[in-house]
Amino acid sequence: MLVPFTYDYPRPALTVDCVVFGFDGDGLQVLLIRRGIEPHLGAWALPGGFVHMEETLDQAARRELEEETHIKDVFLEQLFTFGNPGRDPRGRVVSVAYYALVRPDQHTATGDTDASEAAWHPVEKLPALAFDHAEILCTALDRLRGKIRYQPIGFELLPKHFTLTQFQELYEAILGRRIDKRNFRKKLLAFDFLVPTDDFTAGAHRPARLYRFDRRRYDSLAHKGFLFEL
Amino acid sequence: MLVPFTYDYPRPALTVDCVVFGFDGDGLQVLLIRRGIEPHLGAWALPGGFVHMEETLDQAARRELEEETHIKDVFLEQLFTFGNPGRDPRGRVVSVAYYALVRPDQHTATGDTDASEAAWHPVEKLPALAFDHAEILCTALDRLRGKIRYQPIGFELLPKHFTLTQFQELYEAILGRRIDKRNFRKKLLAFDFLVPTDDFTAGAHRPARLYRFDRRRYDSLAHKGFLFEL
DNA sequence: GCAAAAGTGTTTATGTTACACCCATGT
DNA sequence: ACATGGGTGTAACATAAACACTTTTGC
Repeated sequence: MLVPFTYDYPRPALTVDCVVFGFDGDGLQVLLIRRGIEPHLGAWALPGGFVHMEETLDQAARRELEEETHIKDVFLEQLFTFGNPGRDPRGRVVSVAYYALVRPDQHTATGDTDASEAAWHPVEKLPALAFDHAEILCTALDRLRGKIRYQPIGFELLPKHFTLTQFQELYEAILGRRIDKRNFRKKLLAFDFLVPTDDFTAGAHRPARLYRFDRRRYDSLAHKGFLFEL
Repeated sequence: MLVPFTYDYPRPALTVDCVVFGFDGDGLQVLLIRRGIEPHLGAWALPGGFVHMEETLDQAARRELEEETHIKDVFLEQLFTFGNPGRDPRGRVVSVAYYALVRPDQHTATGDTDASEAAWHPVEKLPALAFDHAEILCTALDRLRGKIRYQPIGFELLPKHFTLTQFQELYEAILGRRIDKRNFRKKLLAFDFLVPTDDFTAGAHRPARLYRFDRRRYDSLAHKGFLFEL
């Protein structure tokens, strides 16, 4: 049923912006694009764009992410909505920000050439960003640091099969501090939602066992009122 | 600097909605208003309304809250943005939801008469709500339950001066379980940001000491990397 | 003096921290 | 054989949980 709309005042434009996190075994990275249009032409910015009338906000975020970075099928979650007048010189633009976590094998090839449109940047060494995107990125980082401690989202930044050392290095990179190896493993394995596979890493040294995250098991544990916390 | 706008496609309408929590010593309550216009005329709904072009989202939420419920100067925090097409029969309306915590002395007189526009409802016994407001309310409740455990926001639901028993009853009401009195007090006072006043409750039984929350002290402790958790 | 809520410590169990050595592999 | 990262247990310490009685007031 369509009811006539009694409100026909000017409306803000509505966009979505995505903070895309990646982890390459070294440090936490963020995917930025170079703007191809004014305003802020040539500046680094978060991927994002305008919300279409017939799509959900989540759909808009996923669509823009794929259009601008060719990344799809990733963990994506709404972060916060930024709507200060003046955040966009074109006029009133309200942006629903999202953050995404992508596995290494889902990373786009960046090439690191000047011609590339999207490129990974270490969070420790970010360029100046367009609009209020630096603020959005900070908010996303805070959220990630907070959330990773009590929700099993770290797995979204690792390959499907990973070593416990990789997992620990991820936590060290995000939380920004060293963690004791034995205590970390003890606690992690005690949760009982990491299952060892029969595969091992190859390489120069002793092979490390590969584990995978058993989401089904986690969900059933979480449902029984168990608390994950690292 | 104003840059010409290259995007002139249709825009969603943008609203704010507020989930207003109150605590009266018995149970957790939510403030609802009866809709005076279509759609959902006469139904219970969250206070809220359209965002103006020159105000921030926070300002819009505070303005609507005061216009519709005469409540102001309260704790208010952005919750989540709801934007599914179809959530409003009038067309595409995206709503930035907020939640507010109000102290008993800031409560509006509800009167509980049929003529009243706004009324408190216990969260355990809510009426049917307009739009997707039931979903918004659930999201707010989840957030409150989560956040109250590691942020000192409970004080926003109590008078400036309160007894430890009141504080405990608040936690029991929100978390939905009984808490051991001695352990609760021991832990709470050990944090050292509750300061005893010289006042006591009067009444039929042994008077209880009144405490107040020392925000300055909390902030300085929190800044030194201390963690509040109950 | 009795009913009702306020206030208070100790013991036990559980979880967290600190810490050092042997193992398996490639070169 | 050596360099490198993988893998493992225990003891000290700190935090959380369980638990019951005395105090103060109004009536």
